[in-house]
Amino acid sequence: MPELPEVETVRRGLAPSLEGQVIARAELRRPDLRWPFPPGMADRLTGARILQLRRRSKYLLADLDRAETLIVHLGMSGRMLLSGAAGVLRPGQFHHDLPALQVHDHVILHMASGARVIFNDPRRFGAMDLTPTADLAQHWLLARIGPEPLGNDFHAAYLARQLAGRRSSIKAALLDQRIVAGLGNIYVCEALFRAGISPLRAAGRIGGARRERLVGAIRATLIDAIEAGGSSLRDYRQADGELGYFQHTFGVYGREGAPCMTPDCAGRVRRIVQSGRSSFYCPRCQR
DNA sequence: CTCAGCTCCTGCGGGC
DNA sequence: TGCCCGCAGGAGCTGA
Repeated sequence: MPELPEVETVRRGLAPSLEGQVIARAELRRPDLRWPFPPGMADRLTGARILQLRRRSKYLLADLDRAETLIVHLGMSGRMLLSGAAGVLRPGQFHHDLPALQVHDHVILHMASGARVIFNDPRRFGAMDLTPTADLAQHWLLARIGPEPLGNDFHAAYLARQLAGRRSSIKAALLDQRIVAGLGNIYVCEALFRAGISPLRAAGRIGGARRERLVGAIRATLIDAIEAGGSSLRDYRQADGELGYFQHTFGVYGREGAPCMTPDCAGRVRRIVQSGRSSFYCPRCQR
């Protein structure tokens, strides 16, 4: 599922077709995703103009001209697909000639421009909510999320404070959205590989120099992934249906048994399970 | 507070 | 071919 780079890629793909545009009709094809939609969501969206499409952690935030913000989370399997927009139409395809809806197309935003944004999510771990823009930071889903890893508030001194005394693994700590926002299983594995730190290491037992290296590794991994349009495993796609290609760059994720990519390292990638989730790492160059 | 485990849901690939 | 099992990019909740 989408982690920060995938959500950022979706945001960038949707923004040109959504920002400044009016939602002519919001079509809810079921009453809920992970949680019930808020009361009157379809009516509250209908006729609203989207001022700006932002991202916070793995959430997409669409600020509306009615002082409300639409919060969208893609969960494990959520997608936002754009069709019927200028630039997305294939030759010979017209606005009235849109692809048929699929089984798990749960919400459709019909834009006044003729573009259509389809939220598709087979597993329905995704979520949508609408809240006053002024209260956004206090929203229960967003209030306790840590700093953006690509922002100024995420640095070695901050990480030192957060990890101090923690006995759980660094893998678990980096997956904890309260410590740092937006990382998921793939990018934690990849960042730890890049930093040469074992996912098993106790979070509170990483030295200062290595913590600095970790901050740099997290940033670099995310920047490279965004540059590549995210990772397309299984069915993740960008808003225009294109595939990201960062998965071809994975050092360890999904590479169990394969040789380590570090030059001159004779190690092989191992898969272990930590708090119910796969961790991939090279036992030889990650300590 | 911290931490591990469970839970929600569907789909896919591998082994028999 | 068909069935069963394990696994999947998240994260809130529970209980120790």
